[in-house]
Amino acid sequence: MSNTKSKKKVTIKDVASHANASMSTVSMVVNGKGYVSDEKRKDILSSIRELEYVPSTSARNLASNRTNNIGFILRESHFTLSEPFYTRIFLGTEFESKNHNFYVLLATVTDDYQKGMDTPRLLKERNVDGIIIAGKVNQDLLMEVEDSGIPFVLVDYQYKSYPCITVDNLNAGIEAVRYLIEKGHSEIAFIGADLSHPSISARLEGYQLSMLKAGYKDTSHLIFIGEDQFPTLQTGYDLAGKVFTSGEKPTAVFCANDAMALGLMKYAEQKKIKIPEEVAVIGFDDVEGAKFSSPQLTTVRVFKEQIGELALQHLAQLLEDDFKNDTKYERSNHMLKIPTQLVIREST
Amino acid sequence: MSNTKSKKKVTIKDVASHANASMSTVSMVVNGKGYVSDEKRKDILSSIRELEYVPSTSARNLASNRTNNIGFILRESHFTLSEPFYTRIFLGTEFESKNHNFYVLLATVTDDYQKGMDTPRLLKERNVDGIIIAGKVNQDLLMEVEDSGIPFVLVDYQYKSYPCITVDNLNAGIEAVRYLIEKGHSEIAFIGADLSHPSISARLEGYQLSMLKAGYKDTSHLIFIGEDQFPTLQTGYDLAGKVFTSGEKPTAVFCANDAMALGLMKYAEQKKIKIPEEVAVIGFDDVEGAKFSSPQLTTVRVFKEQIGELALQHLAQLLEDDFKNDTKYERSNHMLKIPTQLVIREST
DNA sequence: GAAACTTATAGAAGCGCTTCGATAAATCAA
DNA sequence: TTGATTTATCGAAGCGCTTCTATAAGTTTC
Repeated sequence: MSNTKSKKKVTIKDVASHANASMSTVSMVVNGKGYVSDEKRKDILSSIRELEYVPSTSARNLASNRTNNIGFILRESHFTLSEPFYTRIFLGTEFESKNHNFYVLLATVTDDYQKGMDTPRLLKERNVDGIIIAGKVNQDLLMEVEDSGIPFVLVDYQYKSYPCITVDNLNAGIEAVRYLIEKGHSEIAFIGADLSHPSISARLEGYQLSMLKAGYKDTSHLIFIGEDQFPTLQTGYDLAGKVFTSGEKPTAVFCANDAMALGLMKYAEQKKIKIPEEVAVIGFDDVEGAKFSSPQLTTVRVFKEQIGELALQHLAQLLEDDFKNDTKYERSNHMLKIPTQLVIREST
Repeated sequence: MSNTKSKKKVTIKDVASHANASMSTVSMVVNGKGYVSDEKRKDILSSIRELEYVPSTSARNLASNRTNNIGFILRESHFTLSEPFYTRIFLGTEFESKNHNFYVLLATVTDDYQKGMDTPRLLKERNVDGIIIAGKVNQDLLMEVEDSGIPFVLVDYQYKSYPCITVDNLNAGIEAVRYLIEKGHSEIAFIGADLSHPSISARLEGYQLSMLKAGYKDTSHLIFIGEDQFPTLQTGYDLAGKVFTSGEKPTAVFCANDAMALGLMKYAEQKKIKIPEEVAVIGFDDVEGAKFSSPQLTTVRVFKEQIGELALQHLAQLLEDDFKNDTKYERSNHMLKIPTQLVIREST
């Protein structure tokens, strides 16, 4: 019975003798390798079940020189953002990790990362087989990971031509703005922050492309970029001030993310600017708050969990290839772009 | 140099021969145990530095029969809540874990946890030395953890008399309502959901105690409890409808958490009920959104990171005691209550 | 000044696995 | 038929540590 208090640990040896097999055969059955007759396999499996054998992770890791862990590196500020964008990506990874028998070790790094000083423990101790880096992180950290030789994939960020999973921001931007244009808008503003983040700049690029296609060549007077290092509600609020006092009279605003859109709507509410009557607003991300704002926010939905899942799948594939030492470079440069979905609500 | 690509792994053996010592002596230095002369210790430490030796986690774990991991179990829905309450607690734990050389393995469990079927892998494989359980989780899971014999502490929840870290909800509730009473309110309503959660019921109890002390014996007509299994913005919105159409004319509402308070304020805004002029509102948690609402929400601040830190410290202590096999039971029944802070903003 | 500790170090067993031959029977190619 | 392959199993080495035991020298104790 499983509640016998002080049960001795069941080892592979116990299973072997119970099933009249050698340890190596048991190992092969457990790992699905090598040649084992059906009969023996059946015996071993039933012994495993009967003895409630669970392989020791550390023994296994030591012997096979793997760790069975993968690291998930994320900026602390991204993790605690009130909109769980990265948290949901992490959840997707965590979820998918169960299918690959990985444990996910989360490492948050501070925004003012210092090379050498703040190296995540999982990197220092090389206690992971692979790494997922989510969002924009310090370049030094990126280089440390690169130098470590540990395979990694990026999420919602790019670095050199390393494998990465990103949202298809460009297309999403194109579509969102095209939608506004089809609705009859022509003076469409863009607000954003941190153009060094490829996701943000791709959204802006999408905006520009759609505007260009509609015949608006120079849109620079309609583009407002905040100084903040990350676009937040506050950024949106502040930029709204600039937008509505700039002399331009935009009838629509495409915001780099929902937080900014909500900030802008807050400003509009305070200044009695009616949305969507006077100004249409469209966000990006489809955060939970987008449904609860008044008016409800039209936005671009991003499938966060899916991104996390794909990142892990991709990494797992990479590790497997690495292990077999084949086809590595064909696959490792993949860049996956996840499509988005325009969600039309009340703000447009 | 550290960027020499294919460097062999440095083992304790290498350090030993480099420092003219035995492996056991090196081990003692690394772990700060036993007797080592100052001279030898210095040699060994400098060899470690020179060779850039990092002990292998798996070897160490295998030999010492520990895992160096602690598990953090949390309901999936709690993790992705748009207000990062548990996420921040987790972050506190993650942060503190660095001081104890633990890795934190997160395990999210579904809300409809099934005994045996959904057992977190870290439990099944016994791949943790201790466990932190955050928030309310399924009873079956609790029992499984209990049966496993792995030490654990609860956070923001209680179970039997196992060690737990909670917010001092009772006092916080007393203070919040006392504040309202001092402000001259007498018709004070309470809205909440899920009274089976000890935190919520303690807040309600605090409310009742303060009301009683002020001479209001029967407050049952002022207490509104939603059916939802977790108090959300929607719950608050829905309950607001009941509160303001109940015939009671509360001049203040104490909400079981900020999400509900914000939901209630949204309703008030739509119905043109002025806050705080007609109704004062007070929340609980001090989530990020509380600062950004209009009017800004008066609320009870909870120090989430601190809770996570304390939980890990407590667990670490437990494990140490367990290891030494002493004083165990004196400490293990501790119940820590973390004080809160009333943050007065515009809604009262 | 002999018995009893304390301090210091080395050696070796062993933690529970994986994996590399070794061996041998069964199957295949020609 | 015979050598080459494939299938099946086992034994043992070894992954990199911790920790127990042995040994010896230095220090107390009365």
